[in-house]
Amino acid sequence: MKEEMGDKALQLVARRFAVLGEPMRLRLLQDLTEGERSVNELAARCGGTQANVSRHLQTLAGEGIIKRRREGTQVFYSVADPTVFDMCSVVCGGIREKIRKEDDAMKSGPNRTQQVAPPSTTSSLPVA
Amino acid sequence: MKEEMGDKALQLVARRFAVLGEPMRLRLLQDLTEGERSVNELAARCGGTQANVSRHLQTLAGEGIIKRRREGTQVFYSVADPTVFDMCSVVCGGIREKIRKEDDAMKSGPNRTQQVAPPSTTSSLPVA
DNA sequence: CTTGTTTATGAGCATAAATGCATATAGTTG
DNA sequence: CAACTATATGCATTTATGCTCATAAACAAG
Repeated sequence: MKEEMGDKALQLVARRFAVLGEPMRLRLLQDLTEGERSVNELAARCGGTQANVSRHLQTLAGEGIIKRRREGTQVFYSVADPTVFDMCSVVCGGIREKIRKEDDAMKSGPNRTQQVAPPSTTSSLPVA
Repeated sequence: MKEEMGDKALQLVARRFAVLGEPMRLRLLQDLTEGERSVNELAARCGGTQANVSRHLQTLAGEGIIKRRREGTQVFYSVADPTVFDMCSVVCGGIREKIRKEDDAMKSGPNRTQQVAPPSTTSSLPVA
């Protein structure tokens, strides 16, 4: 009984990770940190077709990560679960570690200059 | 130039999320919280074939999340990047939120007893 | 009611990922 | 070297995911 619960919880967690495991979805989330946006806005700013963006938004909304707000013919999406930012922070920390290690391992000697993009971007989602 | 960097970083982050977006891999990680284990041990404990488990372990190792240690004919894996636990903690928080909301929405009235599995399990990976 | 605009969705395709089976590889022991 | 154990990998199959195109559905305006 506890195992079944564990399996279900595991699937939920995996599902959430998987939903975040998509560049376009991360991009959308990144853009949504600046406030709510309509589907077309997001499509234009993130560089995707309207259909595709709509689908990704549905996926994110299905996980409760973002929420819909209808206004006339357009639908505005906004971040509903701010914990995603924490997750991205943690991930970025790990990523930096990984890259640092790879750097050390690969070219063990030559130019040890870090070229990993100093995290000096604006958004509170420290991805780009 | 900044966008390319951003895109690459985005892909890295997405990749990491995707790697964690697999029930079996989470299960393996969960088991690895108790210490290093051999492939067969993990296969037995997590309920998977040796081949499949080996592949998942490679995937995790490729991301630098776990590391290999050879000892004789067997290979022991162990957690290399403890930040995954932080991530899981955060995810679990979000998940609980999500479930709570779904609970509230679905049966808005009847028994409002929480049946989401009290998180009272042992592992420091608060999944099951 | 018709037209235009915005968003959602169904169908089909392409690709990636997971799984199982068999087998190769590495290492130990006799 | 042969036999045995443990792990990794190539191959085929199945399943899942993302993308595009066309179109439906919801809504506003004329």
